[in-house]
Amino acid sequence: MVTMKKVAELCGVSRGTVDRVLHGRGRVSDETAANIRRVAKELGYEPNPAAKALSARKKQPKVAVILPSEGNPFFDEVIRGVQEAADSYKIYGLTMELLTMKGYDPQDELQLLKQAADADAILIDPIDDDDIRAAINNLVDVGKFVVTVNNDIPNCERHCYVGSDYENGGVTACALLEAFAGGSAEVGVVLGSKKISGHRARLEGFQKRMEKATGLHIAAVIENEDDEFTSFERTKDMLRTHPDITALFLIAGGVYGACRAVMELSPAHRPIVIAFDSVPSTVEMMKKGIVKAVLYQHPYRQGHRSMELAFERLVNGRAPYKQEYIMKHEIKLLENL
Amino acid sequence: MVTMKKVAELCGVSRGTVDRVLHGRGRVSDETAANIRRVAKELGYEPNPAAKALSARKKQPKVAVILPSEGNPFFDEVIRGVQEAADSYKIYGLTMELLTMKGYDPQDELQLLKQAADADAILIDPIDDDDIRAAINNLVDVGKFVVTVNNDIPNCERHCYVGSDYENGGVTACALLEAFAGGSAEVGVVLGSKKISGHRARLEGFQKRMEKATGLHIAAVIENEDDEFTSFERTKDMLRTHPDITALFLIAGGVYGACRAVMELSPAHRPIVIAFDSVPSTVEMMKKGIVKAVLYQHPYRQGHRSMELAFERLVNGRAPYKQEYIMKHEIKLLENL
DNA sequence: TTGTACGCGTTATCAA
DNA sequence: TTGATAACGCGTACAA
Repeated sequence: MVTMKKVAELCGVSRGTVDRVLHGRGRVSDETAANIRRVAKELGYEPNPAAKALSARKKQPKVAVILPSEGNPFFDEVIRGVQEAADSYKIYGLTMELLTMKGYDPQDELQLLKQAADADAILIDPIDDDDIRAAINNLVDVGKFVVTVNNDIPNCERHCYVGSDYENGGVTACALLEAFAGGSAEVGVVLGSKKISGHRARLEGFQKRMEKATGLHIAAVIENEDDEFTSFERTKDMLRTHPDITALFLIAGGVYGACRAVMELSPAHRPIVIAFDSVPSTVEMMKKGIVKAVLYQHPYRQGHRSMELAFERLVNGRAPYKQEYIMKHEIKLLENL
Repeated sequence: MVTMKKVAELCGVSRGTVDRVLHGRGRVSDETAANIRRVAKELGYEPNPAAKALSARKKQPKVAVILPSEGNPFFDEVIRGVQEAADSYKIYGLTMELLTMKGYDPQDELQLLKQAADADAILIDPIDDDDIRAAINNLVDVGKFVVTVNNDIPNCERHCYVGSDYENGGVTACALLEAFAGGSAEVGVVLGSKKISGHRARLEGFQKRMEKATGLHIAAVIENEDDEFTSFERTKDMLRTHPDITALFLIAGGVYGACRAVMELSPAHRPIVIAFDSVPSTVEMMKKGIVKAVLYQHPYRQGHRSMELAFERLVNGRAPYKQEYIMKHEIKLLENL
């Protein structure tokens, strides 16, 4: 194993000098610096994270986690993921601060970003908004480590994105529905809002895959604002207006409300329902046989992985290996929840 | 953060004494020992893994991995998992040795177990055999850390099992087939061997779930010895003998061979096929539309997790949190592979 | 029975 | 521009 000491010895300098070179702290003559870099590279020097961690304990690195999780059970598992990861890093002096909000108001999130100013890393489910984008870029510029979680926003300098591929979620949902419906179905689509890029992307993926699923046809698309009651009313309405609907594709929240609308139909006339995320109320609907399957985007792993990246960066000084950590959608039936 | 030093100070003793008590090395008076234990517990003392690792670097812990992986592509991902985990632990001085075999001869595996005698931990996919069981128990008795991977064997003193729930795999497969077949199907079952407990368990799970899937009926069950050609011949035979078969449930290997038999039928008469594990040849068959879906048992994570457990035990001295780490089966279509 | 001292590899501070 | 030295927390050999 190659240590700084070995590199130092081989170069005939002290460890301090090696440290300064390898961390670009300057104050080293160009020639010795060049030599040290060469030797370190040749020997394949890799800093020892354990030693790094030990030494970093005085630093007490802090991670802020910003989520629009209030009243949204999807995030429960994400939070469990970041929390458990953070707990296992406590011994390294790492602390975390969870900042939550209700709904999707950019101003609220900006407020939370301000509160996170003292953190060394920020994990955030960002609203796609120019102010948010600017705020994130600012944080990156002042040296913070920023990871977007569950949602990404374009043209933003975050270091990394951890989440699902929304379009692929739609593609997979379409393929699944095709199989479940035996090849042909009249589909009612319920989404939260066309303003939310993730919802749009899922619908686009669904439509894209529909080109190969010639037996499927979209009868109607409605928005439920991620609200259970709106979801109930509008789904009910849609089912009345389009009695030929044989399948329901629920793109986001409001699953329970939509299912209640389905349950008002006689069992023989109920459409097949597929949805995203196995939150408790959706699981209930699976048990009742209303929801046939869900697409699962590994919320726990999203949370855990993003905290892991912060840890690697802050404690071990390792940059993320990839720019995007995409979780595949999994198909869950009641049996393999 | 609570360190040994703090505990020592609070007890008015030296760190050495605390160490002896916490590691049960004896040579400490009962009263001071009791006091130290009490204080450590009250303060919630947790040893710092980084420091432990640093200090343990001289130890060079060694992990042996024993798999019947030769000629079986399923294990490629398992190996990638153990390998990548082991690589990330190299800096802690941990080394791994991969010992592989072809087929399921207990004598071969015993041979590998002998070769692993110098390792501190053994990760093994065990054959369900009395000699193997005895050998594992022996290793445990002499202080080795043993994890069974992918398969478990009963009445064995291994510390931990990492793998899937075979019965649940069968249950899930049945539910999936029911949905895909629109509620009714005449099912042909192809398994490797009834002698292999995992295969039996999957079939049992399938049959159990069939009690609720009244439209499904098993037309025939054949064994293919996990061999592609046998699989081809016998599946072809089964399809000829039972022309009413509308679905095929492939429990283990030999997927490609069975699919070739299916492809000899005209497209209109081909049964729906579901199988386990997304190995390359199976993915090919999914692309051709022969295999509709596979049940995926997270091979990479199985490998990674088991090495992680060895690391935690050998380097950090942490016993596994659970006795069994069960990976849920995931349903994969071509779209979310 | 108990305490002391060194080393693991890195970082940071202070002296030269 | 450099080198020496003290932490970080733990394990352990050795001294008392």
